Amino acid sequence: MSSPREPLTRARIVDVAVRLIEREGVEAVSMRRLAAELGAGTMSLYNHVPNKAVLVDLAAERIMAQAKPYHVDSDDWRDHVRAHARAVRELARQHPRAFVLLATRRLSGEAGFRTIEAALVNIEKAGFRGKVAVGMMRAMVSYLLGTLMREVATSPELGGIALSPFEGVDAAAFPLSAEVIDELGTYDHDQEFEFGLELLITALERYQG
Amino acid sequence: MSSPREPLTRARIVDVAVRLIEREGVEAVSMRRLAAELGAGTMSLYNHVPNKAVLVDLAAERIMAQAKPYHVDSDDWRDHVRAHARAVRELARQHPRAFVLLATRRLSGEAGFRTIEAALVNIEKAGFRGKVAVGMMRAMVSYLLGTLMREVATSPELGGIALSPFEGVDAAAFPLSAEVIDELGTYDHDQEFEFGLELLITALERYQG
DNA sequence: GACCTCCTACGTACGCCGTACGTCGGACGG
DNA sequence: CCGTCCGACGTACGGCGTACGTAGGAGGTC
Repeated sequence: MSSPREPLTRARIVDVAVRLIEREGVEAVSMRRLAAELGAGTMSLYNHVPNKAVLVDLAAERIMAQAKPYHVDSDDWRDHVRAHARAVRELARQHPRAFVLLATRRLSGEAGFRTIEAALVNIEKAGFRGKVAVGMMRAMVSYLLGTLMREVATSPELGGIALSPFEGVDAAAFPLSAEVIDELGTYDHDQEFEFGLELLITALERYQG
Repeated sequence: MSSPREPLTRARIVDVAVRLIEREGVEAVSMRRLAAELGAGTMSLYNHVPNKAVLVDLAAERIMAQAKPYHVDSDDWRDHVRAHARAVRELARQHPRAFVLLATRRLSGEAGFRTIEAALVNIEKAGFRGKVAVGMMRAMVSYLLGTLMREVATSPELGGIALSPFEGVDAAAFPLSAEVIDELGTYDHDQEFEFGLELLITALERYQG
């Protein structure tokens, strides 16, 4: 394993936790297992972390901090909004198991703030400030959170929110659904994401007080 | 408690599970506790349910089935979309602890389908069908899922995704955020929900192929 | 060097958890 | 009356988070 006499550190513990979360999901994290992976005794962890909940919070924060600022060459605010949204999506796709964790936790720290500021900057370029801008930013966040939950938490083994196969439902009772049943059963996440994104951009474009 | 000799049933078990989830959240559910609440032996539950995961799934389904069809008096598709969205929100607010559960699980069964069909009907009234309609419906679902996650999972004891207080961040580095710092720290969920909803309705209104 | 203080690593133990497995008792058909 | 079957339940195992106590070494003081 790792060198036998590296001293235990909060940083080292969080590190291993993050890796474990990304590999096997939050539910695989246990104090005993982390300790084993660190070659340490279970209770030694408690010298550096008050309890498991805090440890998971720290891991979530660390993951969030990995978000890199996007950049794009364009003067059009729409391109910035697109690039920003895609960057968030990229983060979610790179850490699917961690995303569910982040999504159910209060953002905090600089990393979350960078994202917010970036969104506000883009919305300002679109011509909005203040309260309205905050509302728009939040609508955007909601959409992102929602699609990404759907996209990333959809694989069966992660548990997800997609429609499951339609066995047992009376198709005749749902004529419109029946009409698009193939569409409902398949997912093109790229395209869906972009579609919703353009919808929202349109909404911002056309917004009037 | 309940009458001492009522026979154990899958229905009765799921029922108690649902009530427990709504009262104290999924994490409060344990086989031992359910059994105790039913006045039965722990292992007796396994005669009716293969394991805990399935039991929780069943509970989620049962909760979903409680969704009532909305109704509204109007010929304007916008009013139907609004009413539908508000009905979903109402469900989420009535079962905040259960919502997080539903949000991370595959929908299935008729209940989920009724919601989808209703959404498709409304979108058809707006003049869209087929693939585009499905895309719009999904964007709508994503927005709803996202806002409601933010709204309902935001109370500290449930864990949430709101911004936490801004201690420790360099306000000067985030000028736009600083400008609207009060706005960022407060939430008017009613108004935010409606704002995002109108944004999306606008987007549908103005959509062109 | 001798001693004291303090910090960290760690072992043990308690009360939870999900559930595999075996038993027992009563209902029911012959 | 007997055999079969099924639902209820007790026991037990391996895992969990963590309270608590201890032990050993590092650093400071005389």
